[in-house]
Amino acid sequence: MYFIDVILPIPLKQTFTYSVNKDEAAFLKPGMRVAIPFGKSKVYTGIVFQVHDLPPVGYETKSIDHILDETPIITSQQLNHWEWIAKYYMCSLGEVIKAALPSAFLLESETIIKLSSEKESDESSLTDEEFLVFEALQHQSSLHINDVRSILDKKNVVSVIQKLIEKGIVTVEETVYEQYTPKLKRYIKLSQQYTSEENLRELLETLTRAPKQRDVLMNLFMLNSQTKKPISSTELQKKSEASAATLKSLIDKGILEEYFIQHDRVEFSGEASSEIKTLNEAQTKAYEEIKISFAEKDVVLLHGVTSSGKTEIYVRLIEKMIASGKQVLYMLPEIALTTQLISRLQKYFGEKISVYHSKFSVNERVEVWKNVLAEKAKAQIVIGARSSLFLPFKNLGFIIVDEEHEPSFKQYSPSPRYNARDSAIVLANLHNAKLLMGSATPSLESYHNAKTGKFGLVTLKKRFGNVMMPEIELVDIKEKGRKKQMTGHFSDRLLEEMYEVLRNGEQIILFQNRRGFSPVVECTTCGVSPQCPNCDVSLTFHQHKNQLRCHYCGYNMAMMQSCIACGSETLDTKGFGTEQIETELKSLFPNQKIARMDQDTTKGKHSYSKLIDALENEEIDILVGTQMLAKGLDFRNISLVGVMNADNLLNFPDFRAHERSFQLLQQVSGRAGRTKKRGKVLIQTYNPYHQILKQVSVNDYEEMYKEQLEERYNYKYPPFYKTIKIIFKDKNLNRVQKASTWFGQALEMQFKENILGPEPPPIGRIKNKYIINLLIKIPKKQSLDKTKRYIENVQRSFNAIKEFSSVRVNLDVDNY
DNA sequence: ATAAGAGCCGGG
DNA sequence: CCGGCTCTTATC
Repeated sequence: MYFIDVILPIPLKQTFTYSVNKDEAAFLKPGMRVAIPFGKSKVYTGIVFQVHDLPPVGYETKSIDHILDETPIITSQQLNHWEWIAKYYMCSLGEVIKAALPSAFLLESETIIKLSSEKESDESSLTDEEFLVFEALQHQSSLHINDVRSILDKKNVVSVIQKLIEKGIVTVEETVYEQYTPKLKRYIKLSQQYTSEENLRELLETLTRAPKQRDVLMNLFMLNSQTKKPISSTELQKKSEASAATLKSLIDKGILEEYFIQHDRVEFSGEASSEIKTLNEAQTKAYEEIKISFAEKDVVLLHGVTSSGKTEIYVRLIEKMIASGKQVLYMLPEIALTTQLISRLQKYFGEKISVYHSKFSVNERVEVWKNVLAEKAKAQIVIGARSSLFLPFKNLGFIIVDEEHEPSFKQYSPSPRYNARDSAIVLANLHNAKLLMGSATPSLESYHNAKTGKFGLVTLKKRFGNVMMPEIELVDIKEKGRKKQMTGHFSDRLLEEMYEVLRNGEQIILFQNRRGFSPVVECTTCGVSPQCPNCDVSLTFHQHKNQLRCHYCGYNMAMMQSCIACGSETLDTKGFGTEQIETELKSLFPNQKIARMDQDTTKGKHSYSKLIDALENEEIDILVGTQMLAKGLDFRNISLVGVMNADNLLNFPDFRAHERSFQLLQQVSGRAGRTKKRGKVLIQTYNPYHQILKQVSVNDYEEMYKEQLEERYNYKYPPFYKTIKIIFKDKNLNRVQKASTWFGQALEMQFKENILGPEPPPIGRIKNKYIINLLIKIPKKQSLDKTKRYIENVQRSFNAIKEFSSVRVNLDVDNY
């Protein structure tokens, strides 16, 4: 007897053992997929973890349904890496697998309902609901469970189906679909029998009365003589201006033959056109320093100010690496926002580049996966978001983590709550590869690691082409308000500068870190503002749809005319977002072209790049936007950046608020003045004496680092302490409070004062679940492993308590 | 996760 | 009293 241990994509920290026969045991390797029965009726996709011959004790094994792969789709290195992630981030290997594999690889069975063929059905005995299902099956051959749910408009349909089975009306079966379908392209060639000249002449004669068809043939010959490549049906059709019908009749007559070739969906068309730019002096120096640093360190941090030309240095390093035949991974935050960068790299490396991120369709992702696994040349360089970390590299030589400080490298929910930057270091280690982090404003952790010698450090202080850093001016809007120098949210200083810039025909970016028109609606009579029924937040007002929305659960309602509480019609909108700025702009600058960039205006697949193009072509004079503006935009003609209000960044309740504010403001400022002329940045604030704002205005990263590091030290935060957050959720407030208190006390026995909380987060209820957090601070000298084991032990005891069984507990390691 | 089984409220 | 809903439990 042989057995396999299988990992399932579910949050259970165990493998499941199935029996296989001798042949299967010989064929199966770790990393292959198998379809296996699980539970009473489901079929899941599992990953083979190991093959062995030790019969498990205590239960009967089931045998597998079938094998899904010829060869492993996951390498052993990947499995090692994923095990590390599962262990470090305290989740199951199954959860990692679920996040790592393109969903097309993980098939699940679906219940299909069909009409029973056996006997004449007796409709008279059916209830109304049963009849509805029966009737639906008259029109289509099969139904999904979900179809039945929508037909009957209720959740629990199992009983109805059960009855129908009993009555012999329907049968059910479990089917697994292969989700990945290769894209096939149709090609046309001349039938074998007409290849001889004689037959051909004969053929053309018979076609004298079908000039269209003859024409198609002539065009095919012509194309054939021009190129050795196969002729696609679309090409032929276009060339001969024939209809699909003409083509079809030729095929039907057996004169032409069609055949299909599998095509990759993601294909870069075009050549590597650009020569790699020569580096300037500063870049060359940095490049050399990186090389020297790599000789002794595996990780190097490149700290280069905005538009100092970091990309060119990356390109150099990539070029060198691919010349030695190794694979390269280039990780970016939010890849959808970096189209400019991707096309730049494509110009250098052409078809050696594959792009991989979650906005891709499942089919596209499977293709990239397979190409990387097969070490195809076209996937030698992968540009991707955090999930590209999971690709099946076999020969990885170099990883770049660009914009290393970006919070989007960390996944918050669902589990695995991994940090892609940190996990990439482990990945590089497994492959003996080098890793380069780049940022204009490194995260404190990384900079600290570099300063203390764990990473190498290379700095690049000059902007490319000796463009000057922008001039940054702080505007005190408290004072401006008092002196009545504010027009809406615009200070006279900002307006002055804007007029000046517009007069010169240059462009302006305005940054407002909130979307929507106005976050809160308030009744000026009774002070009540409408709340989300499911979450502890005020609903936000969206002007263009005239509705109120909850950002957390998606709840929405039409904007009311009068106050729900007191009935008076004195509703006022408080706070401000991009939409309101846009409205104000339109009345202040009626003749300028104004656009807005935020989550609402960039929902569509191409809306983002359309905005970028419009900005690039100078079809936009003033662009208002959120965080998005800070990322990777690169324009020549923007000479003014305005930050509408820096305070809502600074006052965010998080230990990293100051660091983040510095980074964001610095990045936004970097958008100004990328040409010879010096750019200008105006930051409006109520608190111009704030340390962070001062540091931003004089561009002093070092000072910010020193000061923040001291605070981190004093308040026991990273990088001096590691933190693990435990999140409790339950429908019942009393129960979460009790549960978290219990858990907190159990931890305090061991960790004393290093337990913070339990305490509710700023938003204490989301989707009708109450939330309480506990934070564990772990000093450097305390073993992280032992700490985690202790937490797991506490959790085990916790789970044994009946009262707390409904409470969800989530663990978030390095929750920053 | 997820679905089947166990235990508890409203209409006939 | 039964069907339908929440809660519980096991999944190789």
